[in-house]
Amino acid sequence: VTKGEQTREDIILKAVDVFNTKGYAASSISDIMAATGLQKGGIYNHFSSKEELSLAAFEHASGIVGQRMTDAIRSESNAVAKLVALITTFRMHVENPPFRGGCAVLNAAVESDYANPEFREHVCKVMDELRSLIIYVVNEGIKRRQIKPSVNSDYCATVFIATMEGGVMLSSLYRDSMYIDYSIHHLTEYIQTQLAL
Amino acid sequence: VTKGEQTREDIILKAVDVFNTKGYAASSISDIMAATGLQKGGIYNHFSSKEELSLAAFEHASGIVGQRMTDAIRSESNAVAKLVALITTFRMHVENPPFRGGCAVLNAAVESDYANPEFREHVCKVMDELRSLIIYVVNEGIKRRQIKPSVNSDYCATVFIATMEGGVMLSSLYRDSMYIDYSIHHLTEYIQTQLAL
Amino acid sequence: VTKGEQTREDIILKAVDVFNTKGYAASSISDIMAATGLQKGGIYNHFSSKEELSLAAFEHASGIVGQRMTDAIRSESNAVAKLVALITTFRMHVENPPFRGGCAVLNAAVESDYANPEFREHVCKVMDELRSLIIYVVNEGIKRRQIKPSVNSDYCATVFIATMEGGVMLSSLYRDSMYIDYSIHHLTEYIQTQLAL
Amino acid sequence: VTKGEQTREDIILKAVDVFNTKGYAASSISDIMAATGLQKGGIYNHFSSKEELSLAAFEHASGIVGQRMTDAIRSESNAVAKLVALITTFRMHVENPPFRGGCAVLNAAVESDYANPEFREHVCKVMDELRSLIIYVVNEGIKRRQIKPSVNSDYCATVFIATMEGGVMLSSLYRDSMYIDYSIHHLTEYIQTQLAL
DNA sequence: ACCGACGGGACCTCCCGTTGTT
DNA sequence: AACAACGGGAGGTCCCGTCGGT
Repeated sequence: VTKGEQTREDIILKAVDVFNTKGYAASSISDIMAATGLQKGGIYNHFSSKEELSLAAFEHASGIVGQRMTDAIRSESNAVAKLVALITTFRMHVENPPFRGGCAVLNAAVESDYANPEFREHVCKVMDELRSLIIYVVNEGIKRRQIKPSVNSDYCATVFIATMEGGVMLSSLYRDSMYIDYSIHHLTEYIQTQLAL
Repeated sequence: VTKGEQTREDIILKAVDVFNTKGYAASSISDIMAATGLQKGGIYNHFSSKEELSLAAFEHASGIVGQRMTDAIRSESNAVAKLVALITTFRMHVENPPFRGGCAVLNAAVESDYANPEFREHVCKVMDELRSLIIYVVNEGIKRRQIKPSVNSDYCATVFIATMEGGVMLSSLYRDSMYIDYSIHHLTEYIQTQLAL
Repeated sequence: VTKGEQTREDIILKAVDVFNTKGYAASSISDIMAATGLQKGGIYNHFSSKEELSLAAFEHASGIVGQRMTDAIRSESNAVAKLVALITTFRMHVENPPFRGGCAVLNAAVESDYANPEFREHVCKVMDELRSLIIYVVNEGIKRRQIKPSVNSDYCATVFIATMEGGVMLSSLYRDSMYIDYSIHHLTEYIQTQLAL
Repeated sequence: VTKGEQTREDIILKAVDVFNTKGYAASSISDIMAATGLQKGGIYNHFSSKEELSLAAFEHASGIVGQRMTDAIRSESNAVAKLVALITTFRMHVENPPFRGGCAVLNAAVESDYANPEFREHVCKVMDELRSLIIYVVNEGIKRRQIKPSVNSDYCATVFIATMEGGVMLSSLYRDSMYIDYSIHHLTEYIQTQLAL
């Protein structure tokens, strides 16, 4: 690992916090300078534009979200348990966040949806991956007779992500983990009463 | 209605579109000038700062959201029907939006939560009102023996808003009303199976 | 004449000096600010970019060059005298310049030829006009039997402009009007011995 | 020849193209990096500043111009033929250029005349050498009774260089060798009718 | 009530040159 | 001898808000 790669990683780590807290448009390179302790020349040596840094920061942040979901799935063997574990990871964005500012995917989705087509493409790709994770777990659960065969996995993924991201939004807004907990509770009940065999 | 008041209203209407599409921080007064056809002096005659205009635009937009929910509630007499009607109003942010850019409350919540304390206060107040609407309907439904007495109205309001706003987020991101429809379907089933007496 | 138009004209006048002295690429908006006494906002209110200001300055400067040539032609009635008067106007770029920095057309031509295609187009157009002036005078002179009918007006225009601009270049470089005087003398002799009937 | 000297030569060769095409002020070290394939450190190892590199590039380019003129003179024995050959070398800046961007001496003269006193000094020195070449040929021709004794060699040098550089300017601007050809034709006629014995 | 003109500053980008390292 | 990393700052553009005029 060269020094440059180390610095690049460090910039990304700090940038994730800044961008996810203030928003991409509202964050300035000066903010990144202050967060990293580097001067402009030192930052632009690693990223050719604010946009490129934004994307790198988003990829990093969304990678963490996806990684935690993947880890949660792997920690359980039963599909129902996997789904519960998966949902629970969303609590971390409030209780034990890997970075400040709430869920990076939610933030990026809301900021880019009608404003930044290119960024939106990246968010769509990440959201597709998150949805795919849930869809996969549900389908595997159906195969293994752990989840009802009538369940629509696409529908499930939508309901899960919508409810969780909505809960994160409320808890981020109110600074109160009650909202995400309610969302988790609701989905957990839904899983056990409607999905589980 | 004087000409000045008319102009003020017109500015707000155009500003709602601009702010809700691009975001508050990313929108400039130049954008508002272009949208209204007014010069800077014409705008600052009615609003002392971009922040004041932002707030006025948000109040206007969130007022529409609240109004439609209130109207939906009034259109029905049974609490269960009220809840279903209320939920359905969220589809308008995708199918028949009163302004561009998705749900103004969601957008403002996500943009302000960790970035703009003052704005966040306003969003909290609006969100409180939306939640109060649902809480009121649920509590009234319990009183009138239309909804199970064991139901926690606060919990309900959270689940409803989280799921709906999450669905709006997904549909805004993907530009596909399927996601909000799935959310509506899920909550409708939830209402009928878990809440209704 | 509004105040804005007055300011715009003033900016152009000052910008002509700056650009023609330092070159377009080497001149900064700060230079224009210092020359005009205006701040950036005051300048960008009249020109949307440095490029637009550059073009306006060039058009103004080249307009003066063309105007003086046109005036010289009008001051004489005989074609031979017109040509001599026309050539003599080039001395002003050294002796009595309307702006600092030498001949604006020469400077712009040399700076833009292989570097700035769009600017080059404008310079070509101006150079075409200067050449057309000479061509016209020669052709009229032939018609009126003041100039030999065998003379190629296109060739003449080229030789005139090449020699004069080359002389201006040398005098500008050496800060010595001797060079432009030699060029004028050479062309005057050429006119009287080769062109005049 | 060490590797370092080889690299230095290579940098100069590439720099001549860049500087002569874009201009000295408008060219950046990044441009030189791109042209040479070297990093910044590799360039600053051989030149202490952009200015030093600019001068080295100019000296190299103007050396080629002077060399070709010297070669042309040597290729002929008669002074009149020397002058014709000398003039013809200017066509190479359009037809068969040793580097891109037109005549380096003309470009440097126009860019530096009122903007860069130090650079201007160097251009003056080079221009003096070019003029001296012509003056020498004319004076020798007078001695050897090949050129009229009444001819002013200083005047001749001015007319030659002015006309040729003006022609190069026009051909560079219009991307058409016609203009330099006209200039050559004019001077050739001038030599044969006015100078030759 | 609205326009036009301007100040002053923030922002992104790029640039020159230095230093440590290989 | 060359690269990689960085500092510090200039440059062009845009932005917010003010003020005089109309």
